[in-house]
This record gives sequence, C-alpha cells and structure tokens, in this order.
Amino acid sequence: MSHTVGVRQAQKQQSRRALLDAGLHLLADQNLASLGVREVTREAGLSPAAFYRHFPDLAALGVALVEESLASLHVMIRSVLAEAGGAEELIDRAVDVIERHVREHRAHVRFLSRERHGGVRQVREAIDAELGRFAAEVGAALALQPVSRGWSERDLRMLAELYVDHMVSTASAFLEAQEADPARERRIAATARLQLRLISLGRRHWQGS
Amino acid sequence: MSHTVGVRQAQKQQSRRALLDAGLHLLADQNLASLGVREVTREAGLSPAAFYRHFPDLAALGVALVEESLASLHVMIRSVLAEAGGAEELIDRAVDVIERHVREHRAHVRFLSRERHGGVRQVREAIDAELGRFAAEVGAALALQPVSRGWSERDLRMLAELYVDHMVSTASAFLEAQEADPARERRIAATARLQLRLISLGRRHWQGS
DNA sequence: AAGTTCGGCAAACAACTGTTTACTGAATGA
DNA sequence: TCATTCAGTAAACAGTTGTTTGCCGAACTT
Repeated sequence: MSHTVGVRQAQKQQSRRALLDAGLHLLADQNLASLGVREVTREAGLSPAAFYRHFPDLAALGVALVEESLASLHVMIRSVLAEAGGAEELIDRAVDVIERHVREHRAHVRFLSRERHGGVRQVREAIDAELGRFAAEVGAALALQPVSRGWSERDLRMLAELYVDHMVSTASAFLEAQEADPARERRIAATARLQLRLISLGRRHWQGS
Repeated sequence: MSHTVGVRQAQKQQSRRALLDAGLHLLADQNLASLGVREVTREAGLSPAAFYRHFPDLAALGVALVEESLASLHVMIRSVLAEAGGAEELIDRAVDVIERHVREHRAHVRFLSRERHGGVRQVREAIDAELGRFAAEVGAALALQPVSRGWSERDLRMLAELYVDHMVSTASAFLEAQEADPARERRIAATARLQLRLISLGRRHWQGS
C-alpha cells in the first residue's frame, strides 16, 4: 500500500498528514467532539476549505486517527504474544512493552483512551470493533499455550477480554502517571505485574465453567 | 445537609437542578468539553446569564455532576461490600448490582465513563480521586475477609484496584450493551462473573509478593 | 411598611463557527 | 505544447458562541 508515486499525490498526502498531526496535537487537551474544522486547518497551516478535500467530516478524521493508532497497537500486541518463556518473564516483558508503547505513542494512546467512550459514535464503534479483534487474537494465542489445555472457547474468550481490559486500564494509568510523577510510574508497573501474576495464578487453577 | 428552607433558596435550588439535569441530558451524546453555556440554559429553560448565578464555569457544573454521580456509586459499592456469603453468591450479587445500577443511573454512569478520560482536567481529577477512595474502601473490606489472612497492605491494594478497574470496565460494557442488544447484556454479565471467579481463584492461591 | 437582597431577564458585544462559492496555478497526460 | 485535472485559496454566508451590562420584581429583613 501507499505506493502513490505522483508528485501531486505526494503533496496531497503531506497535507493530509499535516491535518492528522494537527488534530492529534490539538486532541492532547480536548475532545474530538469539541474540535473545529477551522481550528485544525489553522494548526495545520491550511485554509479551512482545504479540509474538505481530505475529509467530509471531523468524524472521518477521527476514524482515520483510530486506524493509525491501532496499527501501532497491533504491532505491540504481536510483539508480546510472539514471546516464549515462563509466565514470570512473559509478564515482565508485557508490562515493559506497554510502558514503552505509551511513552513512544503518547498522543495516539491518549486519543484512544479519550475517545473510547467519547462523544462521537463512529469513532467509539471503530475503537470497540478493533479492541474486539485484539481480544480474538489474544484468545487464539492463549489457546496455543499448554496451560490452556482443555479450555472451552468461551473461557478462552473471557480470559482474553480480561487481559485486553487490563492492558487498556494499565495503559491509561501509565498515560496519566508519565506526565506527572515519575515515581508513580514505577508503582503502576509494579501493580500491573502483581495483578497479572494473580490472574495467571487463577488461570493455572481454573477448572472450566 | 440541604436544610435550606427559604422560598428563595428553594427556587434557586430548583434552577440549579434544572441546569444539572439539562447538562446530564445533553451529555448523553456529547462531551463536557463541547457543551455550551447557551445550550444548557436553553435546555433548562433559563436565560444564558442565569447560568452564572450558579456556576462560574461549565467545568464547575461538571464537577458538581461528578459529586452527584459518585454519591450513588458509593451507595452501590457499600451494598456489595456489606454482603456476607460464599464467594460464588458474592460474585453473582456484585454483578447483579452493577447491572441494575447502570440501568437505573444510566446518565450518571455514562457521564463518568465519558469524562473519566475526557478533555476537562478538573473533572478528570475529581473522578480519579474518588475512584482511588473507592479502591481504599474496597481494600479495607477485603482485609476483613478470612481469605486475606497474611496479605500485605500492598497486595490488598493491588487486588482492590483490580476489582475497581474490573467494575468500571464491566459498567461501561453494560452501558453500551443495554442500549443495543439485550442478549449482549446477558453475555456481558456471564463474562464478568467468569472473570471474577478466575480472579477469586488466583486470590485463594496467592502466596504473597 | 419601607428598604435591601438577589435570581432571572433581554440586549448587546465582538469573536468565532461550518460550509459553499468562484478562483488560481501547478502537476498531469495527450 | 496545450488542455485538463484538482489541491488549495480568499471571501462571503448566516448562525452561533461566552460574557457583561443594566434592569426588574419577588422574596427577604428590619
């Protein structure tokens, strides 16, 4: 994809990028629902009318941001699931990856966390659908682990959802911690690790539903 | 409290109530950050200027709504913690209470879920502080249960936070399910129960950190 | 009964909003 | 080389916004 070579296409992509970046930047302390077309174009250095050459709506820009944000998340999840090793190392690794991901994609993560329950339905649904797909992916990976021998489809799914929800909560917590107290960040990582250990303990003793 | 008997005070309270209700109603499909003073007063049947007799800001109205919303949540949590009985019945009861609470306080719950990571700092902080207090309360209640014998303060706290986060996730899920598919609602309740069972299993086998 | 308090109102302010219009000029392709 | 495409522009549109002003009249106080 993205093999649009013409000079014109390239320039258009550049403007589109500028709009997305401007939006992402403004959404650092604002909701998508309260964002304005003029506001975005001003920040992007374009005229208001130019916006409509790229998106019909601000909601459409929001959906584009969702796709972007989740692409990087997808990469992150896979990098955790691909790991092998004991439960302990896996937990440590997972928490580390989340922490780093939040640090390196602060704007994207904040956007997801803010708009997951935000005021724009289209965006909310896009995020939820994608999180559901993550849960499915996690569930499939869990099924391959020896610990899951004999688990029903339903139990695997509920465990996967528990992990995904926990990941989301932890990421949100990191988000707030990182731009405040650096010590609080360590505390959050430690708590997340303990919680994952407790879940993993419950998993080992699960007898099926 | 609220023993302000004068006719004047009563009328003022009535207007204030109208503003809060109007805000809550409008926030059903909108963010606090995108709410307007005129919008609220129009919905409440007052003139725009009247707003400033009650709140300096829309953020202030938001904080007032946080207090309201969390008061009812507080009652709910206590009603779960006060229960006695085996782990299984406790879990069933907790999920039922959450489900009913969301049904009966839809607007409040949606407001909390939406503004927890929303664009208004004051409100965000108010919600987070209160959720922290909930976790402390849950932790104190957990400490009294026999299963927690020998648990460190830190482990109790991390378990309490896990429960609170899980409650928040479940409530959000109910919120979306209830205004869509009624069958999906049953599925969410079932999943939440399984997850709580798994956590409770991990808890029983916990050896300390 | 007279004076004070104060919640609510209409009106005005400048500033901003989303969207459409007709246009320009560079990249494109024949 | 010449016609076409099309991303971007400035200008205009009618609405809306937050907030302040001076005023009214009912509820309070003495």
